[in-house]
Amino acid sequence: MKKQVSSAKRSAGVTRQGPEPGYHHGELQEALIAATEAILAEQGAEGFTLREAARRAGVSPAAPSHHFGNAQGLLTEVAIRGYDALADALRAAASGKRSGRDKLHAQGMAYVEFALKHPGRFQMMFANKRLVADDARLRRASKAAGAEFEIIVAELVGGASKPAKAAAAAAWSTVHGFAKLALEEKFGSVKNEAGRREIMITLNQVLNYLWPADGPRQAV
Amino acid sequence: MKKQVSSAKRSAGVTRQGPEPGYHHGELQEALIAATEAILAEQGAEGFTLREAARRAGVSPAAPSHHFGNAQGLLTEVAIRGYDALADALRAAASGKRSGRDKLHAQGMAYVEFALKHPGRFQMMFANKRLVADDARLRRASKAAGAEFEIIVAELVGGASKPAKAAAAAAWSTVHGFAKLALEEKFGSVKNEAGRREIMITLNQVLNYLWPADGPRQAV
DNA sequence: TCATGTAACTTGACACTGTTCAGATTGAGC
DNA sequence: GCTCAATCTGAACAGTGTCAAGTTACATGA
Repeated sequence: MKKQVSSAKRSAGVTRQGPEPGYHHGELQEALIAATEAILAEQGAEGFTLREAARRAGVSPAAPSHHFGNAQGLLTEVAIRGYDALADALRAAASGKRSGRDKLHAQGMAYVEFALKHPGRFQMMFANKRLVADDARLRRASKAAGAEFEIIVAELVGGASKPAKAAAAAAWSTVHGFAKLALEEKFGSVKNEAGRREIMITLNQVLNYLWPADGPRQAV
Repeated sequence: MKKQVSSAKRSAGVTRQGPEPGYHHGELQEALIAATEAILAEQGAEGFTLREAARRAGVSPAAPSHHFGNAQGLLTEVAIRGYDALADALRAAASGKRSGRDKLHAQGMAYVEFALKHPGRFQMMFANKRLVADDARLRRASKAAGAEFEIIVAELVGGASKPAKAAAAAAWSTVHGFAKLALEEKFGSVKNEAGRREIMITLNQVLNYLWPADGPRQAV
């Protein structure tokens, strides 16, 4: 009886398509991650609660702790996957372009596009205090995403190590700051498609201003 | 008896130096704002709770609602003052310099210095979902701070309206993104003075790279 | 086939949180 | 001196994350 209620709840959640299990869920980690990503997509970073994630996965509030330790652990896992997805997007954006400047340009657009398309997840990825900040895998994933900029920028400034680092920091800072300010509506509404399109036009101007088309920028 | 306990609590809080009041606090708004800023300074944006602010001001958890409506209202007031302080800092930084490029450079440094000096308050200022995002005074204060960049950038690009806007967005985005990434420790530790100094050096390189000394950047 | 141990999950509790509301208290204006 | 609005308290409510202890399911080995 009780179990039926539990099963009913379970199938109403984010879900699995496998056979109805009994006491054991079977794929609880993945279900919780999926539930978390759904919450972040629907309600943003502030909307996430561990209990709601558990509810969607059809388990008790205490269940997640056995797999992720605590809420930070679950969010860390989600953030890691977010960084992986971001790195993929940056790589994909640059792959089609010829010049280093075009690659950087495309990367910048892809970065902000990612942030606008997954605002909740993006905000969470950079909410250090809600994650296990010193988790080795998280740090690696974050570094890998940042390194995508270094790779491209190295082409621009000629591969010199020190100036390249500063130039990569500049590129990352610019697009990250633009994305953050856009999400906080400093550049107008971001809730409708028209607003987002206008924001991307502004970003295009910003990138053209900082990395003009006429020849690559030299390091100082 | 009960009242003595209440008074003792009150004097242990963030405090007022006036005469011991009875039932009425007298300066509760200011006391709550001061308490909130103290919490943000000590514990960061995530550490704030309305109850803790009330505790420090020596009043019951329900008291703040009579002055600020809810927690968002109180935080909004704090954010407004934060934006005012930021605008002041940006203005002061630019005032001493000659060229437009030097002014912009100084503003950028001041922006990140502000963020590193008051991380909790800074993060809260840009946490739209924890504030009354459509509050008129908040929007005005935020816009005023952003306008400090436009004023300086207009000198650089020659005052042309449309390119100036993009250039101002570029400047704001860069320093804001740098500050955010620095606070999330993407550029190394920010907990000790040595780490912060190194970060400011990196910022200096970033600004020199994007706005080089040899002549003002032209609009596209 | 069956006992046993371990991993997965639930139950119930605890200390918090923000907010609401009725009622007590206060000070200012008439 | 009285009235009344502003101010604040106390108690309650629904919700949160986490923990210890109990329950269930499953694999392993005899």
